[in-house]
Amino acid sequence: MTVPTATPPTASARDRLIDTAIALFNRHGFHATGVDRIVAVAKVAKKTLYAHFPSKEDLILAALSRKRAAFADKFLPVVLAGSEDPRQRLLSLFELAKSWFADPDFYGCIFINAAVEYSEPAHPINACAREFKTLLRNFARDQAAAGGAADPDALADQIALLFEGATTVAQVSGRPDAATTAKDIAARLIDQAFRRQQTNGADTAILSSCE
Amino acid sequence: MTVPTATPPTASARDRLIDTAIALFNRHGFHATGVDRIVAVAKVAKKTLYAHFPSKEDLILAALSRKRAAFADKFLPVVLAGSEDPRQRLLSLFELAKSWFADPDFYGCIFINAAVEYSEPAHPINACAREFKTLLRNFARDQAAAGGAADPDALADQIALLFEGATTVAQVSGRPDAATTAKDIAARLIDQAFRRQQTNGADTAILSSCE
DNA sequence: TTGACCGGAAACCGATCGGTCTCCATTATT
DNA sequence: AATAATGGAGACCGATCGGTTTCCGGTCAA
Repeated sequence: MTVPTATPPTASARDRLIDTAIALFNRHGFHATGVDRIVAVAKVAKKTLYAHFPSKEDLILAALSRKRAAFADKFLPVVLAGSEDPRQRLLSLFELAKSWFADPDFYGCIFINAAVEYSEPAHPINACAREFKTLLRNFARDQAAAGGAADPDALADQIALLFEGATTVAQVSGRPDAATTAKDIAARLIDQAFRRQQTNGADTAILSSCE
Repeated sequence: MTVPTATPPTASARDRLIDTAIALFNRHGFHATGVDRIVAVAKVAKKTLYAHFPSKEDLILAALSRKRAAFADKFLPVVLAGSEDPRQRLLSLFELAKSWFADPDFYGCIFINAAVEYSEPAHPINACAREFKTLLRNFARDQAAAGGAADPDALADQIALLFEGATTVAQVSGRPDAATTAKDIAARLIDQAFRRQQTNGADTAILSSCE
């Protein structure tokens, strides 16, 4: 007799469902994307979808969870490996955002979009989106602290606000150059926040670090 | 014989429909708000709705149009009447945003939300949202020019980005204090942009104008 | 070869979607 | 008092929603 597998059927169908769902949710939104369309594009039987996910809401949460994992396990490590300098690390966020916004398949941040469509704070999807935003902010705070900012939390709030602003402007107004606008502002704020800690140091470092 | 009125039936039903639609769209979103719910809350017959608006999409456009009119005809004049100083006028945007975000009925900017749910640039609703965003930016540019900024367009882009960022952070992360964060950044950027034009003037003015 | 099991295709469910239509009470005009 | 126009309540339409179920072909072990 076969051992009853704890994980449902095959895993590739599940992966295909999540990937398809992410793409469709990004482009058309959550309410506007029906499960019929998802299974049709993913070439998966409806029964299989409900074998993996109890409901559409669980599929949405799984899609957001995968996006969050990709951000934490792939995106942030790349940023960390790119430079040792906290200032450069923070600025590279906006540099990467520039190419993100320019992608023809850019339809905004899926977490912002999720929070817009599920705006009740108590809703699991809204909570998931809100929780994700703390990831970026915590990263900014860590880098701000590493750079010696007097108030790392304040700088993190500023960086996060600039990032959200750039994303929203790029999406709503169709202006990918918002990434550059935000980066310029961020550079000034970082310099001001870091300068205070190194008043004894050379001011030339601030100029030379401008790319 | 009665004169055939150019405007359909009574106007109060139309007003109630638009006001109800704005409230429901703001709280629950566009796709999630059905016309049945709108007519039920507005206490209007479905037939009356379709006597005033050819389709739900037209009702959405009418709602957005009313919001835009309120912004241009009520909100901006108040800002203009509040002060003669371009700097204060720009900062008052964020001051007003603070109380906006603190409103328990705050569910984000309805134009951002509309652009999120109707993300195709060619869609009339998306175009309407995108067009609105130029109103705020043009206002900022006019004030930047009046204040003597070297590059009014650049400052306007910065102000607009900060405003969008504050709105998004307040909505997604539930942090009304984002208005203050954005205002502080805006104050610095305005000071820097305006200072260049008055290098011969007293630097004390920069300090004294900080509130 | 047989039989248990799996997943895909698709019918099916009640509910709701946007939109149309019928009926009737109210109202204003003649 | 009779008539015509209005707007409200709500039935009704086909389509689609999220979700369940049936059926059937293929796959694997016994």
